[in-house]
Amino acid sequence: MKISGWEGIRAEAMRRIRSGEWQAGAGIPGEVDLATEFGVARATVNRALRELAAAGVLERRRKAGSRVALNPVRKASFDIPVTRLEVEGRGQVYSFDLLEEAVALAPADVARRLGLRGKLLHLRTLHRADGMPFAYEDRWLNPAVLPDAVRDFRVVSANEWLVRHMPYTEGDIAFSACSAAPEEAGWLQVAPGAALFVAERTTWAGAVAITLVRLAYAPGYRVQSTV
Amino acid sequence: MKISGWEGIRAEAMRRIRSGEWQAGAGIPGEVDLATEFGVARATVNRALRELAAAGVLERRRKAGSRVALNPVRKASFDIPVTRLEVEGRGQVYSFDLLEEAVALAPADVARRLGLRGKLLHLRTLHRADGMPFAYEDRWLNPAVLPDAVRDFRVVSANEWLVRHMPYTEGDIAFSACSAAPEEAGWLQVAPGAALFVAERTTWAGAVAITLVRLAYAPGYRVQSTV
DNA sequence: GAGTGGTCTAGACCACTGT
DNA sequence: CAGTGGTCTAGACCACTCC
Repeated sequence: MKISGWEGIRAEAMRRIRSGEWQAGAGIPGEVDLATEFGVARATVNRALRELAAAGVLERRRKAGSRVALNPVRKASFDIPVTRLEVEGRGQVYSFDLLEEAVALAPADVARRLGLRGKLLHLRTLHRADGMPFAYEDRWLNPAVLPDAVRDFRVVSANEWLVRHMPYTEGDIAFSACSAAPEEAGWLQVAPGAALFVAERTTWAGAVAITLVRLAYAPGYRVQSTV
Repeated sequence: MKISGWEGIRAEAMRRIRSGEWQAGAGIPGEVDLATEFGVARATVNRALRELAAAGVLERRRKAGSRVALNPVRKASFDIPVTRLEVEGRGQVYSFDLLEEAVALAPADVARRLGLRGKLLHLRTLHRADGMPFAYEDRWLNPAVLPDAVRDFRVVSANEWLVRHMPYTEGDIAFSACSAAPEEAGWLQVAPGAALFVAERTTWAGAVAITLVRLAYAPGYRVQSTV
């Protein structure tokens, strides 16, 4: 096995960590030493070690040097696609029903989490895969961010409209499990109380809240990733 | 707002994308042009654009140039800590009970997913936070990877032992929701059929399977991340 | 204060891929 | 074949932080 390029150096570093040559919690040689050892420029070593630090394998501090992380925190990265693509990615046909489109006072917790007062646009949508219920979506939208003309989400789902017209916003996402409320259960065609996988997202464009959405998935849904 | 350093260039690129100056699906100027425009070296532009590509915002191909991604796939990154640290991170006291430690024939699906035949070590553990049930763990371990001496997981949980002694393995993880089976329900002190958040992991060291673990969390558990 | 990582530069060659 | 991104180099300065 030849060591060349920053990926080679990253691989060699991983080998040394796994083999115990570099002990967890202990320091490793500095970038200059490693560059000399591998016969490369320091920038190349830097690139390799920086990637390992981003992955949580190394902890790096100026002056203190690099250490093998003592409490390895594995980072799992998930792709969060648009629901339509998620369905189509399984080779199924996507469709959706707009169940409700209303302007209403948001519940207190929704208003608080979005930092908004007054009336919001409330959308409830059923996403389908091959005609079968796939996910039940409950969404609150800040009407201030919508052009008045585009308040008809019967043709393009809100999900998709937002991705197209307000791309690359910030936000957070949380996964949890929840017992199906009677209404959800009806739309998803499961027994009330069934275990549902739930994803909740809030979305921001800078300081202005855009949307809060709760997606309850039909049974069998999994979010998967390699670590 | 001054544009300097690769982070400044990344921010400026994001601004142009959000403002529509760089249209989704359309190409953006090449690295050389941008370097000239911003008055920096090409490597600096490269660093900025490379990070955006890693985040799924740009698609880059040699010769074809860089494009704003047409179907923005948001990537969410989650930290997967050891259960003990997860509990302690909430300011609670961690403890665990080893419910079962046995050598047994693995069910067919477990054996298949690990690619192993014969008897495996089977551990069932209840993780507690402040004495209350936190998560119920069902784990199958490849005995071949364990030193004979260390098959007592009553003192150190298997979870933790593996992280300490077999660090930085590969694997995959999946999240889903599941109705509590009677036994799980008993240990977690919930009603049978309650909705549980479930994480399943398989772990490998190269081609050799190490462990398959299923963690069912007590109600209220959430996995959270910023996007 | 001094040592380490973080970043930048100017230049170069290479790898891939569209034409 | 030619244009673009991917990577590497040798050197430099800076920022942070431990001593």
